[in-house]
Amino acid sequence: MSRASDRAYSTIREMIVSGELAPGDSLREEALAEICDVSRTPVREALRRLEADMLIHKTESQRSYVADWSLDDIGDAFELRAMLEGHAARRAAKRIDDATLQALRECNARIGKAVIASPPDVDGFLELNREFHALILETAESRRLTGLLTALIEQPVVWRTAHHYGKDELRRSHQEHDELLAAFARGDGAWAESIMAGHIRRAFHAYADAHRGLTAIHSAGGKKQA
Amino acid sequence: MSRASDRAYSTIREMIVSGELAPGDSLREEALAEICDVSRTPVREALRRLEADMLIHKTESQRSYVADWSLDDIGDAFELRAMLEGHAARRAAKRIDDATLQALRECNARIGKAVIASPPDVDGFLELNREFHALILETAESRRLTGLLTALIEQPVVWRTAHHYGKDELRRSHQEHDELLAAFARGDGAWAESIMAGHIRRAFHAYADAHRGLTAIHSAGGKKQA
DNA sequence: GCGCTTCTTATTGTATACAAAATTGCGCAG
DNA sequence: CTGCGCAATTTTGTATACAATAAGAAGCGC
Repeated sequence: MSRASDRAYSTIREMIVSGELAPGDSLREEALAEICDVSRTPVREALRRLEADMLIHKTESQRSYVADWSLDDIGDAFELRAMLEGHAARRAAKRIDDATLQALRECNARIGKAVIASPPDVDGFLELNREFHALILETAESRRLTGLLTALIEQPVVWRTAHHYGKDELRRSHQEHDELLAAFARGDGAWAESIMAGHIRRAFHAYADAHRGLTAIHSAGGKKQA
Repeated sequence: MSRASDRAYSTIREMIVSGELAPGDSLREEALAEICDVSRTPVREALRRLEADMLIHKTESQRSYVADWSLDDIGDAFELRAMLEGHAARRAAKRIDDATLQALRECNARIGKAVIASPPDVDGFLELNREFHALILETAESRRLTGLLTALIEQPVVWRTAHHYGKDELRRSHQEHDELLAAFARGDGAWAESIMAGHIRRAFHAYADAHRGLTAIHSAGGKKQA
């Protein structure tokens, strides 16, 4: 993390995720280099990584822009996530040991605490939720699956909109994690897969509803739909 | 493709896929730069891309080595491919139009020709097969799915071992494509998904059988395996 | 002789300078 | 006024030089 290219990556990434850089904004290497206080070389490496993450997009003439996400694209990403995380849960159910199961239980207990707080600790929830899913992914023991999923998990939209989660959705999420733990305890891969897939799909619809609400407000004028 | 970094990427990639660089071999940037007749800068970009493809592997001290593939890893990759290509087939079945269907039919007809030739035109088969699957993937209309799959499709092992395909396996493959076309013609996504998943899994077992045969032979003499 | 430290060397990371390519803006002809 | 084409400027791609860091080798004490 102390390396310049890592700093550049984190910095630019954060600017995109936070919305400081809006979808469609152009990314000029020199400008980014100055912002990150490094030279263009590490910036270029960072841009490569961000492109692989699909957070940015290069035109045919090699200029970089912040990727814009249609609702379709987002639905797409969630669909893939549901499938892949479901697969991860199935594999994890077959491989999990007692120590890991216990760790997951503790993690979800802390999620429960974040959820029942008033007001709910959404940031804490997000961090713990991330930890919970990461642990399952690790237990699935598939380097390739991990590689594919990390690209999908780190989505700007998700993080921005998760803050719109209501108390009900947070509790529901916590509850689904518990069901997942039950499936793990029994080593029932198919069950775990079903729950996980549903868990992700629910998250998508929660997002889509919030999004529709937002765009309904914004789009009094009109929509850029193709 | 005329860019130096693309040349470096193709060159190094080809060396790995062909086996000229064996799993575990170290990749020194300067040496590669000389081989590719470019400077280290584009080589570094190429290495990044190859790392994303999981064809190479970086140690904690940032040195690069050709990735070695255990049979488990390969099975893993095929499993993910089966799932994702199955998903692609399902989506494609819902979206396909007559022109694309016709194009797929013609492609598979040419595959048929390559298969019945004696000796079978394996290189032609591979290229057409790639085209066939690419067309389906395109029809699935999911940029993210495309992104995830391209990483999985371009595997060195697959290409090296496909040459071991017997006439039966080639014919079987051609036949499965025909079934897929039937599913597409009826817009039956679930059917298409089943066939595609089976198609990929069959390919894996064909590989695994060949691999077991090969390692049995090799391990009699003794290999430089670490 | 063995283990530790330190110095040397090899390799990667970063910065900068230069080359190539592309976009933009201007000028000019129609 | 519009469309085309050229040139000026901006932006990206590549090469090279230098700095930082990790591996390897030699020296030293025990």
